[in-house]
Amino acid sequence: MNLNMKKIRTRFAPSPTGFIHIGNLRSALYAYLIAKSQGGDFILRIEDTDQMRLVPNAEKIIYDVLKLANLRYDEGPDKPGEYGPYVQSQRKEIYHDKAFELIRNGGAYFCFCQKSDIAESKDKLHRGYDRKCRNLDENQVKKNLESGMKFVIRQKMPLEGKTSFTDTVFEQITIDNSELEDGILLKSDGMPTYNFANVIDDHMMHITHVVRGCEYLTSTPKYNLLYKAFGWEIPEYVHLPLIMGKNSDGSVTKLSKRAGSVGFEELIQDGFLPEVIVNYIAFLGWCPKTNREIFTLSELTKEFSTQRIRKSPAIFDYLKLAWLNNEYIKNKTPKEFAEIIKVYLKNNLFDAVKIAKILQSRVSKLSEIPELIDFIYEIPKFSKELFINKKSKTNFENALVILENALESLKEIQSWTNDKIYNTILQVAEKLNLKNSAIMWCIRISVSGKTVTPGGASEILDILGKIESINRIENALNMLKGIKG
RNA sequence: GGCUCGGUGGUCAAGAGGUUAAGACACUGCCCUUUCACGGCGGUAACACGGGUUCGAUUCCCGUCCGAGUCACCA
Repeated sequence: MNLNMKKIRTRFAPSPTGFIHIGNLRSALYAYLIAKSQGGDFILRIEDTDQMRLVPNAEKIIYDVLKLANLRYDEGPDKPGEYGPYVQSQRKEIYHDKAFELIRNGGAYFCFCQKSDIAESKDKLHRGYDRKCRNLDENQVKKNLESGMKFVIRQKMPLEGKTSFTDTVFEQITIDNSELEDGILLKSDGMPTYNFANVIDDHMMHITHVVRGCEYLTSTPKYNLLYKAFGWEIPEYVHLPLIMGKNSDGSVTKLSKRAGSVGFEELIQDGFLPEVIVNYIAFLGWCPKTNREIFTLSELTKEFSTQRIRKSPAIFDYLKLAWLNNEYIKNKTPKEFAEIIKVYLKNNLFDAVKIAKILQSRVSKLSEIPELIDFIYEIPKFSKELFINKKSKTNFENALVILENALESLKEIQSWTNDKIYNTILQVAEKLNLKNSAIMWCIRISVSGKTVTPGGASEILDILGKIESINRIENALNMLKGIKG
C-alpha cells in the first residue's frame, strides 16, 4: 500500500427499520471487505432521521446481525471513535448548522411551501418541485421566519450544464443538471433527509469509499454538488449491482419485503448458517479469479477486489444457498454439527453425535431436521403395506420370517455398535438366502415407520439402542401377525 | 414517460478480436448403495436482435428490443 494514501474508511449506514435485508447486508459485506482488504476501518452509522419509520429495538437487531455475520466495525454507536456520534438523530445540530451555512453561501434556500401545495403544482410527469421559493426576496424570508412559518431547506441546483463523476464499478456517469430537483435537505421537523445527512456524515467521518447499492447511482450527482458547495473532497464511489428477487408472477425486482422477502434473520431462522449467507452473498455480483466457491470471511478479505465487481444485477437463489449450506454442514465434524443441531433435538435420550452424523449429508437447511428425525423420539403409526418393497423383494410373508430371524440374532448382540449390527444383519441375509437390502428394509420400516429415513437400518438401530430397537421390531412383528401391538 | 445502468444456458458466473464458449447450482442418465442422501462418471442447455469496424466478432461502435433502477419532508 502506498504510504501517502489516506487510510481507507468505509461505512455501513442502515436505517433501523427492524430488519436487515440481504441486499443491505451485501453492501455491508463489500464495504467491510474493501476496508479490511487494505487495512482500513469499517464504520457503522445508524440513519434514523425518518421519525415516522422508527421501529423500537431495531438498532439492536442491526448489532446482532453484524455480530452474527462477524462483520466487526471499528467505530459505531456502541463503539465510540473520533467522529461520533454515530447515530444521525444525535447529530441534528450539525446538520442544522451545515444547512444554514449552505444558505449563506448560496447553495440552498428556505422554502415555505406546503407539501400539499406542491403535490398540486406537479405536472403530469411528476416533474417535482416548481422552485417557487428559490428566489424569494430576503425580507420576505425574514418575515416568514419571524412569524414562525414552517420551512424546509432546499438544495439550489444548477439550472443548466451537466454533472459527471467516475464510479469504481460503473465508470463514467453523466447527468444533466436539468434532471436534478431542488431537493429537500432539512425537513420541517428539523431532521435532515438522507440526501443531506449522508453527505455531511461521510465527509465529517472521513469516509473515503462510499459503498452502496446502485439505486443511488443517479442521485449521486446531487451529493457531489453538495460536496462542491462546501468545498469538500468527493469520496470514491463503489456502487453495487442490485440483488434481485423473483416475484410470484415470475417478474424480477429489487430484493425487498415484497419480492423475495429475505431478511438475514429470517434466513437464520430457516436454518442457514451465518457464515454461509455471508459466503453466498459475496458471490452475488463478484467472484474471485479461480473457480473456488467456499470462502471464509478472512479468505474473502484476502481475495476481494473491486475490479471484479460486476455491473449486472443478480437474482438471489435459495437453491444455491441451500447447496452451499449443505457443503458447510458436510465439512463440519459430527461433533461440531451435533452442537449446532442441539436446539432441534426433542430430548437428549439419544446420542446427538450419532444423529448429527446421519444428518450431515442430508440436511441443507437446519429447519428440516425435526421432521427428518421425529421417528427417533416417537415411532409414527404406520401401515404394514410399507413392508412391501419391489426392489428388495419383500412382502408380508417374508417380512415375517425376516423379522423373526433378525430379532433372534439381534438379541444375541452383546456390544451394540453399528458395525456389529450391520454384520449381524448380513449374516441373517445369508442364512435366509435373501438380499441384504431385504433384511435392511424390513428392519428399517419396523423401527422408523417410514420408507425414507436419514441413515440406514444399522445406524438407526445404533442410535435407538438395543432395548428400544428390539421393542420396536417386536411391535412390528405383532402387527404383521395381525395382533394389535 | 424522462434520465441512468444493464443483457453469456432456468440461476450464479468465467472468458476473450480467432476457444470444442470454463466452472457451480438446478434438471437429467448411469454407477455405487442399507431407504434417502453422499460420492464417482456422463448428458441437455447460453453469447437478445439488426447494422457497421475488421481477414475475422459473442467480445469494439451504432441502432432496436428487452430488463432493472430512479424521478418522496424514505433511505
